[in-house]
Amino acid sequence: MARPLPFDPIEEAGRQWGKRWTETSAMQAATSVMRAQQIVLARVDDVLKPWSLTFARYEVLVLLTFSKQGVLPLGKMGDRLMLHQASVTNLVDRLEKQGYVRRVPHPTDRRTTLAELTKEGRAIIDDATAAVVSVSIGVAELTKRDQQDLHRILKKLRAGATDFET
Amino acid sequence: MARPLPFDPIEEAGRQWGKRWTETSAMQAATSVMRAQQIVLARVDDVLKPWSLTFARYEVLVLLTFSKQGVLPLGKMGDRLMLHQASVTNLVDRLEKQGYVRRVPHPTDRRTTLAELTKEGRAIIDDATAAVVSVSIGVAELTKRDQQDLHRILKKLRAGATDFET
DNA sequence: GGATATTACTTGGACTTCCAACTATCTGTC
DNA sequence: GACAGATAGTTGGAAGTCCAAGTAATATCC
Repeated sequence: MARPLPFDPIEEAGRQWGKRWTETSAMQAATSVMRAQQIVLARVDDVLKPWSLTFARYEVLVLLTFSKQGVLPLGKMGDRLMLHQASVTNLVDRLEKQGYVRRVPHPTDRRTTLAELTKEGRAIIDDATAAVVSVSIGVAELTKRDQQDLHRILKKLRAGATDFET
Repeated sequence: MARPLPFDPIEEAGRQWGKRWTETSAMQAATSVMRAQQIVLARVDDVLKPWSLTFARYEVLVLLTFSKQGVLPLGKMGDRLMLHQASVTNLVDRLEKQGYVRRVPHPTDRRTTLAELTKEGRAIIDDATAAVVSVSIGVAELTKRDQQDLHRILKKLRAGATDFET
């Protein structure tokens, strides 16, 4: 990361793009999404450092918190977080090494592995969440109205990506 | 990636989140951005496969195209693309191996390295861009109005992240 | 009941991104 | 002019993401 530019690079890219090609607003929308993700990620990762967590691993813990027992099959977590199985394996590996999560065999289906929140994992969630909330989950510049508009617009995008049935 | 869920996971996450914590709409906005980025990236990467390009490397080529001579210092590219220097080094390494770009010494400042578009690189840009445009840069579900709203809202976010001077 | 298909997870490899440390080169000041 | 500080790029390492291939176990179908 460097010093701020004297102009908005995405605005400038739109100007240049438009000279040769079409779909300029789509290009700017797409590029904005890419950059916004980078910003949100950096901000949330930053406030999670006290727990040596990242946004990705934090999301896993939060998801486990949502289930009554704090236990979920890895596959289901991948579905909910929209991550590849391999990514879930990776995240659970790290969380297990950190002691926030434990792998447990499924009682009846021996193919599936369950991730279970440990006492340590459960203990930090509220504090970590307080930190994440304190930076408005990385979108502090947006009004509630903006946040809702963003959610609404991106939902259209997600709906078209087999994320969920409409 | 798996089968679509019977419900929107971000909507469901909002429901659960709201039971314990605040800033639910911020959480949903942030999560939507994360997921949207994943979708856009996958779509664009996919159509760029015929040229063995990724969105990241494609952006480098496009940026070079924007400059008259097809030549830019690596540092400037990092500023424009909002990438770490190390990331630019990595991308240029790969593009150079692919023959789309060449490293050239700066005429007067021996610290800086220039990336120059090769004939091959210049030759493929329009076709690659046609492919990228054909999927509306990954945001096909959005109307032009949606795309503009998205750009407008995310610009607020970016402005707060030292991306550019306001 | 047994062969086939499906599902669940892990492993290894590719790619991108960042940070921190390092080298080389320029700039500015005394 | 020399030395301190800034700037440009590279390297090595950590993280996350994906895909493809592999193993194990369950389901399905005749």
